[in-house]
Amino acid sequence: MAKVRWNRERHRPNRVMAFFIVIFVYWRHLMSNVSDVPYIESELYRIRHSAAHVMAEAVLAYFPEARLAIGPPIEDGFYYDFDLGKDENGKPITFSPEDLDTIENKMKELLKQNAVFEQSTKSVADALAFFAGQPYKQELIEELAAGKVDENGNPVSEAVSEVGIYQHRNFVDLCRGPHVPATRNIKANAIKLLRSGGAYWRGDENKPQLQRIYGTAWHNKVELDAYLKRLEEAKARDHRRLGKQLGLFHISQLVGSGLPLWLPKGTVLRETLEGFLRQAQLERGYLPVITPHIGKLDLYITSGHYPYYKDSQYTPIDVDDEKFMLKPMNCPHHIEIYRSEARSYRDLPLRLAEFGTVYRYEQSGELNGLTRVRGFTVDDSHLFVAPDQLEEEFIGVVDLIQHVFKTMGFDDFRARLGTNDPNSDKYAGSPEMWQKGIRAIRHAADRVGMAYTVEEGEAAFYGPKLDFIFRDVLKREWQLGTVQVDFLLPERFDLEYTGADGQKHRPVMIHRAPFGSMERFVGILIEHFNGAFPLWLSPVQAVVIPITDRHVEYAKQVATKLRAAGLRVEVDADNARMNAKIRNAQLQKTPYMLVVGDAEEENNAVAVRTRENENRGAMPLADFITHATSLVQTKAMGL
RNA sequence: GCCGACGUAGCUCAACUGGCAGAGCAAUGCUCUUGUAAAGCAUAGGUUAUGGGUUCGAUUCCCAUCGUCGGCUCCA
Repeated sequence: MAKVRWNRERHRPNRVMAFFIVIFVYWRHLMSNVSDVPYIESELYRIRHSAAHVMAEAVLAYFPEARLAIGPPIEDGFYYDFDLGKDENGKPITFSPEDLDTIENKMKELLKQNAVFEQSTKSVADALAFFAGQPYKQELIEELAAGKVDENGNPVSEAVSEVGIYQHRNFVDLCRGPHVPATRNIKANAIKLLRSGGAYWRGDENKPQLQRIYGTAWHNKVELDAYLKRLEEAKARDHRRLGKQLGLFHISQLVGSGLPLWLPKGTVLRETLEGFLRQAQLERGYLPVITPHIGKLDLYITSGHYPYYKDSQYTPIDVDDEKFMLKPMNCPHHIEIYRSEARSYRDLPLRLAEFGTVYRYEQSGELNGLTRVRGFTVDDSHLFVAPDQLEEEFIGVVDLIQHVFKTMGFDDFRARLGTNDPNSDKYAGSPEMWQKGIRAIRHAADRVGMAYTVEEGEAAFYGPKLDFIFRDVLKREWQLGTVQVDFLLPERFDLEYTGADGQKHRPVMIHRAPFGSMERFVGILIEHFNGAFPLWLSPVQAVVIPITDRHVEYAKQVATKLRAAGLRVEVDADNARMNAKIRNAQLQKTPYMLVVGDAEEENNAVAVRTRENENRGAMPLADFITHATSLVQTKAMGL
């Protein structure tokens, strides 16, 4: 199933892949009324697969020495990987942007000459001989013959003796199809090459780096144009762009990459979110704690973080004769709070919560605005529970996360159970622990009737987890909230409590974060709402606009009253015309513009305009305050 | 980290093959006192990311470093 195959990519917070997802899902939505065939069986899939072949044919016209790797259809298009060899200096030959234009034009020319896609098979031996000089194809054939993995790295059920071949004109490729009948089934004006870039053979950074070209292909030009327009729209709501325009955050080169500075407006937004969660946690019996940003290296050696994640932690800091780490996680610190006194079963469940800032080394090429940073704040909590409380507490956390998501207006989300990969050494603890954790999560999810998918290899190193994956208005998926069950750290730190029986018992830990990280969450919020946040989250909820200088005094009085009612207000007293002030407020996506002139001043009123271009006319100030404060209180989405 | 593109005023962008670095917006000052998406005039703003090199002369060509963007890889 295509759905499964692309799953890994779906969860990467990667912009371009996200775009692929957008279109794929949008397309499926469009087509859902027409037919329910899976993507892999659809005509669009065949068009894209065939377009990849034609692209390879076009590349060979200009780079006859190119060696072909793989060229599959993907969510909204296709790609093909090539090894173009090296130049005289020994540097890999790459595609220039001009090359893409040339190749695209060649493709269009080739598409117009109608060529039939013909399928055949070759024995493994014949195929190896035929693809002599194509080492990547040979490797694929050998792996198929050995019954290992197919071209997408998926396990093959059994060894094959024959491989599929597709040919059109002189272009022959190892391929199991399916394809469109002939090149005329691909419209030349419905394809476009989008970008090129390096890509490791088989996705392995220890293997050669190939040159990948991404393209997109659709049934017709209308669909292509709609897709390109969608890409533009997504670009316009990029949180990095909006963050700058709306004055939410700034990344200074002098402070450092991946270390965002929160500007006043961004801080108001973030603190509002934090305040909301603090309140929700207070109601659920969480206890606040605060811990420092560094801790001794030994702490992380004890916890096991250091050996497992050495590569993504900063080098220890030498202080006197000891080494300290910038904390990569909050749990060890919270564990030390648990251990600060003798615990009894009466203390449990103990729910310690902190907006804890952590630092992780991310490779420079991975940084991205607020969604991928090197220092970020987790809305963290660790629940220390007795084994028989585990399920109940887990359900409580799931309930909290659902509450948070629903309040944000996030209706479209799903859950994913991440389990360990038994073949990987990435995971600590005994198989029994893992089974116990997974069983507890499944049981809890079943009890609350929560559907989830299971993905092997998506667990934390210390235990299985349930992730909440949110789909934004552009239908992109983001992993946000997470709940993790942990039997390991309590053991590593030898945690215990005295039970009613007077004996020592070991607690279980639950790690959880509804937002995930404040940085990423705000980044996603910006894009989801396109910067037009619900009133309760808007950094500036209303701007008072005096029509002339003589109305500034009244405008200030209005602002004072609004502030007294708890609203965030600005007065635009600039020497500018009202129209310009309205325009500015619109561009800042300020929810309400309150225009005040002679008429309003006389009647103690404000003329209400919304960012939705709705002019509601004059209204008594008291009425506006009642209206706005009630919307804030209920965290309403509308204005 | 790897491959590629790029880095000019606070922001968005110009400057043909090397020949005195420019515009709009924003900022500041003045005039206008305005009724629902941009009033007018003026002023100021730059070691063209940083450091080397080639050249009579470098924003432009070359090298290195840093950073941004797009891919890849990674992501507790």
